[in-house]
Amino acid sequence: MATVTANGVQQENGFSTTNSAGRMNGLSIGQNTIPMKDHDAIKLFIGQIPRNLEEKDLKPLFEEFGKIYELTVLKDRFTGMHKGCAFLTYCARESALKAQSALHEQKTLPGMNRPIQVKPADSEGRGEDRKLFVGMLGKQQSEEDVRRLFETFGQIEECTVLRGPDGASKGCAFVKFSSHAEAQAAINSLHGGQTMPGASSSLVVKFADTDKERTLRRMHQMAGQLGIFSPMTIQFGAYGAYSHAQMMQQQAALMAATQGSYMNPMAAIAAAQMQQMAAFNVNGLVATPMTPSSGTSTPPGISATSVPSLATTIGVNGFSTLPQSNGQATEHVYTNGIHPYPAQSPTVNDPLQQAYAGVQHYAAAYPAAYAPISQAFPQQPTIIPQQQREGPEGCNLFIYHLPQEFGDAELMQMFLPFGNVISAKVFVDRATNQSKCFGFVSFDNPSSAQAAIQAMNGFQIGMKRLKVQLKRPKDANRPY
DNA sequence: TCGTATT
Repeated sequence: MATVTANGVQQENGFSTTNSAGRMNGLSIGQNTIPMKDHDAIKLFIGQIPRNLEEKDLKPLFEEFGKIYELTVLKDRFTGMHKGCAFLTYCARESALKAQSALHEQKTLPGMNRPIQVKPADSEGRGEDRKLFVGMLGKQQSEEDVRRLFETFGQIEECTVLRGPDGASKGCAFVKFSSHAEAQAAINSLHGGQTMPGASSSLVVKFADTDKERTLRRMHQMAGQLGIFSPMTIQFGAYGAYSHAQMMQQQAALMAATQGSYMNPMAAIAAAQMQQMAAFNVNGLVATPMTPSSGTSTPPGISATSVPSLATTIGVNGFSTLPQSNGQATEHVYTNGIHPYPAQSPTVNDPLQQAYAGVQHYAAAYPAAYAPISQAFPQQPTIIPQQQREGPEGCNLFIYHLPQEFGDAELMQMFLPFGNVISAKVFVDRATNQSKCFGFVSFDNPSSAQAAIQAMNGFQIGMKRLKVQLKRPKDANRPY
């Protein structure tokens, strides 16, 4: 890689420079110094930065720990919106370590609720590029045995044999070298080369999974379980095109849909989508009466009589449950009441599968309505993922007891009917990618927020009831 | 259980 100098001459990196051991990082040519960084420099992630601070404002704070090689505030690539975080690379590795220990969680920038974050960026990896997974070890091989096997390839920083609760070896281990090259050398020499006593096949030596790979694997597993890769995903995207009135109907449907004791929340929304088709019916596309249910409780603020045609309880599988006069729900029909639909095989128990089956059925009946957005609304601009945004005071809701499966999109779906949702954010544990079951929804006006509280606070989904309240103002509990 | 943001 070459560096263009101040006078336009190209120079190879790395000559006539000093590094962290030296005094100065830079390539000096006459009066000009081209900033250079250590080869083992650490890129730091800086979090909890007020959004009104730019590079020039942040520079002084960080410069006291050393010369800065690069400092970049993260901006949304489309909107240019400040993301509240930055990347920082010092010329010297040592400066990064100093800054991290001096600043990380140590002070809170003005206007922030939480202390500043200063830690190696995700891109720096967690040593995974020099960490090996070793499989097909003998069950009796100890850490020491594994060390002996690998020590000829370099410096071992960490060596762990995986064991079950009883302490018995699982026949695999992690070995972390001090460099990627050492790890690679071990792979080249050891992988597949010998079979350990008691092992069923030859030794496996490979790089350990990265976090990303683990996450992807988890997502694939979950997607398989939840059936996420379905037309439903596309359909969610089409919502912007619906009228507010339609959404109100849809919402009423959603509420009716989720009143049952347990319902998979994804299926709840799926059911609501089907109810929405019923809403189309009401709007005159297809004239078909809805069948009202009896004795169904309704969410606070929504009376059954206000949405008579939609006051239908939907069962766990996306069928509507129609209590008969004897009070026993024994008959299932699809919720639009239009098309009789053959009962599913009893072996199909996944509610989502069944809900999707229903949607696909509709898709066949109304191809335009269920076409991917790019086909149905070719003029629509690309939907830009929304940054988390706060609305004005009184417009921001805190929602707790969300179903584990709810993501930003489902949260938004749930609150769209009450007004313009400018942001819907479910908090996710970054380590596990699991929802923390709470989130925020921001509207552009207080009455939408109030309507949402009225309708959705206490709303039962599964075994839990949503808690929907105004978000605490940022300055609450602050004396000054 | 109160805005988490990773080019």
